[in-house]
Amino acid sequence: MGDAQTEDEAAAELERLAREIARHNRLYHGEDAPEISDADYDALVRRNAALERDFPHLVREDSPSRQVGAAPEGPLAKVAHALPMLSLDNAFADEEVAEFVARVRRFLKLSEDEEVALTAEPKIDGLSCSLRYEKGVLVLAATRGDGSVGEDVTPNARTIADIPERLRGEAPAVFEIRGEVYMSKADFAALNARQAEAGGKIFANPRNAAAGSLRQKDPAITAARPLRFYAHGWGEATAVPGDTQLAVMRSIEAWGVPVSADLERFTDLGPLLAFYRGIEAKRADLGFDIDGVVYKVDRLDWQRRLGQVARAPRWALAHKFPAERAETILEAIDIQVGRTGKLTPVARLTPVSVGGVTVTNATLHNADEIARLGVRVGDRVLIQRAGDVIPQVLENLTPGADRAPYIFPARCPQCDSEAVREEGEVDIRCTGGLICPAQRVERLRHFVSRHALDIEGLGIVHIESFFRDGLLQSPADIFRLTKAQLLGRERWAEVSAANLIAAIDSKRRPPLDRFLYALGIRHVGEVTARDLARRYRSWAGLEAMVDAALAVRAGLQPALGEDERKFALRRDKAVAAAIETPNIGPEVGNAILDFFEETHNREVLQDLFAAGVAPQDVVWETKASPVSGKTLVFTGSLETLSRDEAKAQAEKLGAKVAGSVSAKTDLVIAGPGAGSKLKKAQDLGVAVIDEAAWNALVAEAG
DNA sequence: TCGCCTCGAGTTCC
DNA sequence: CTCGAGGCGA
Repeated sequence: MGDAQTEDEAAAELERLAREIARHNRLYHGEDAPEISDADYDALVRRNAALERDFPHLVREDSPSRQVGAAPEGPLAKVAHALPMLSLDNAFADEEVAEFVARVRRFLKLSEDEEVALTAEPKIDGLSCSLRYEKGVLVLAATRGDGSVGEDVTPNARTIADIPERLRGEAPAVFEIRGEVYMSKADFAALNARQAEAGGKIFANPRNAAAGSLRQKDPAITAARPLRFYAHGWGEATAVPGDTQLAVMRSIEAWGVPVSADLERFTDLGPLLAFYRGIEAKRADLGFDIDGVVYKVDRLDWQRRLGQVARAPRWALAHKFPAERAETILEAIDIQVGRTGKLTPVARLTPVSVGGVTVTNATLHNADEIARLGVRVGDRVLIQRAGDVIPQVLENLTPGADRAPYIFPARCPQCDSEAVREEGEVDIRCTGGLICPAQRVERLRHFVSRHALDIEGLGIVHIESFFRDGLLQSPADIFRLTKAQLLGRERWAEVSAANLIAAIDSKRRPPLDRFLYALGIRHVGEVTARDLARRYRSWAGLEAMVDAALAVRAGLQPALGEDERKFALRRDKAVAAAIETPNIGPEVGNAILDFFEETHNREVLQDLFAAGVAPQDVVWETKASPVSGKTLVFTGSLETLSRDEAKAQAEKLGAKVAGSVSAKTDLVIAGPGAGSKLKKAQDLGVAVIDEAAWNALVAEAG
């Protein structure tokens, strides 16, 4: 581009710059994934300004100079799912499928002659979506999101031919159809050809194309994309048309919503696995990508009893096809530093296509893994995408080659602190703690992450840049950020700054469990944070317990003649007892106390409170039942129920299930053969009922 | 003490 | 998603 250009050329370039800069703004602010460096971006902005100076009459309505750092293209609206959208447990080997059936039998305590019927259907590789029909009319379409909260894509879903506006025939008052939005292989190829011609985005595979097409702000774009849908299940429903999976799916089909053409029902493992092999054999000939076969327990009453574990139902299994593999060269091994200081070696690979995406990185986990694989830089390696997502190095194809062995660094590459491997641990950690910039940044990132405080618009790019400039050092600094500070920075304008400040403000009163999780206490993840929040309800309650437990721990002294190991055991028991929370034992308990013992951490907390952060007491939405909020203990053998099922029932009714009887126990359910726990309950005067009484209670409450 | 199950913490690519 | 490891029942 020369300076002596014609007006036509200048106009064309200004138009191009407007588009380019708008795109980079969007990438930077909206998606947190800039493609170009700040310097390159500035060059574009400067070029635009220079042209506008030379040709003032050509300044465009949508000129970047009028709106640098413009509002990000707003995200799609969030919607909470009435019932969470679960993921599925995976299996690869036939034995795992057999084990799944065995597990179902065990859980339900089925007798040998009762058969477990399973439905089977191919698992299409698409994007999970929930369609809510009220009185047979489509009112809401939402993506899966994190399972609890998805994105509202209703206008887009309405443009998909497979998704009817009204269900045919009689439909319940409320029925949420769940299924998969996908794109056929042929449509995907045609779309990419069109995109290439128009200079648009090329998609890596049909699933990405489907996801990108559905999550559009402008439904007209979605309408132009050849999306399809098929149903594989349902969510909230005021009535369910049938008492088996198969019957309900047939009803959904009768309502005019496509279901898989290959949906079948099996009662024996042999034919079921033959079905899987059959689908695998015709995989390449199918018009769409599939990544396995899904099995579901056919009887709905059994599905209900089986319930779910964490995020997956116990009554369904995805039998995946073997992952695709590829060979490539290990070009380098880099070391990443995580929030806990863990040094993770990452393999940098010559880019290679595996199952539709280009892989350039793969984790090597730790030093042991590198040794096990025997890999050295320069080796040819076999990689696969585990579960078709995460790339992993499987094997060194050139072992023993004459190359320098990889030497794991003895110091942190980020802060040069010593890196040590603790007794009995696999991981090597940077000892720099908060001196280490990598650890500080990672901790900040964890603090604002989706399952922690969930501050939108504060991604890793911004955290790193704020951290570099000293704007953000500790979590409390986030809550002291001002709009003026942001406006003083490159590429922050009124709207984007106001958005971020508003996002931060909206998280000043986080629920106690999220706040606890955000602190990043070792061993305290989402579930443990929730256990603690549920047990102590308020920050004050938790802190009181911690202080008491710290005092107990500090006050313990080895008894005369007691060896170190015995003392440690006694101390650990005391710690677990003081924390008084199910699933928290010595290891986690000590980690929690260690966190609070550290003066610096107390300061960080005080600082947060001073900055106006106030964790909210957790109000557990306990369904009204005789046992909600109570602590139960099951003991002895149960006859109609397995322990897992009993526990699941209790939790559904808002009760906690503990392992041993204490003064905190409200109710003991004792089966035959109950021993010491039953005796203790009687000694403490805790109420005791038998299994029949428990079943009656569950039936009444349910 | 063993074995099972669940959780935590790390990871990729778009 | 996978791995290692913590917690708990048997």
